[in-house]
Amino acid sequence: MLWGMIPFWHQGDFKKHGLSTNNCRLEHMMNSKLFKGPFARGQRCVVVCEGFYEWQTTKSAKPSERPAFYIYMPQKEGLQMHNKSTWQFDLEKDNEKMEPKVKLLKLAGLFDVWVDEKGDKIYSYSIITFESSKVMSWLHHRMPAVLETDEEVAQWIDYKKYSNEEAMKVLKPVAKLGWHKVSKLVNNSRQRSKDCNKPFKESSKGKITSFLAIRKRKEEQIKKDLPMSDDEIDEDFFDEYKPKRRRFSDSDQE
DNA sequence: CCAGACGTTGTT
DNA sequence: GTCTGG
DNA sequence: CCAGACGTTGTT
DNA sequence: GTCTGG
Repeated sequence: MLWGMIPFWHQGDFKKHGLSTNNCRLEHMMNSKLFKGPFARGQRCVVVCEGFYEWQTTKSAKPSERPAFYIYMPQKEGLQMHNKSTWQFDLEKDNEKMEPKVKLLKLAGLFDVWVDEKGDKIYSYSIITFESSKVMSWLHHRMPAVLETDEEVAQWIDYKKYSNEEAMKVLKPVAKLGWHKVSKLVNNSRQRSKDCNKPFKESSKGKITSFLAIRKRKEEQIKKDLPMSDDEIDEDFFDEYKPKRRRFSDSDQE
């Protein structure tokens, strides 16, 4: 499904729709021309994800200088969201269920189905947001609706069993979240590096300053599939990983 | 009635 | 400065 | 939100 | 599709 709900009545290329419908303000949902229909029809969905990024809005900082954070569900001691090798199955306890130890975020959303000229269905969704509780207000004034229990998930997604009114009751601020600061690597939305969610520390203490030394270390760690430690992450290093400039339109290619 | 919007993030 | 793509 | 584009002449 | 502004 695409992030950014495309209403079924949308005219023209769905790709031109943009991300303006990526979120649905809960305060507006019931009287919104865009969202009231999908909600009334029970088009509720759950967006399962490892985490999301948010920039801290500080009045002094320029937009590009705003600190970026990775946000996720609180995890057990020792489990690192940025290091999948710590997500292993607990074979003794969960052998039958085969559930990973990692807790994923489950965000409440609304979806719609758009049909193109060929009759192909395009599914897309919006994530519901509301004013931040103190869990997130230190970082940002809006936060997504997080579903915490299986019961809440069922109540949101099972539109046959639960009324719209009952579903609304699960939309409340999450009790607790996990988070850590990340580098500016994530500022470019075209970036696809797995390093986007690695912890970042600004302390220059023990920082490796030579780019070649950092790259060598990095290559070794990739080979061994080891995580980067905080002190080894350097913003200058990440500059090298920035994506290439895009081409213009196809007609400009020789 | 018809035309045009339908939304959010953010900012001051 | 302002708009688009992600 | 942030990053990056923002354009025309002409040619094959 | 449905609502608002003119």
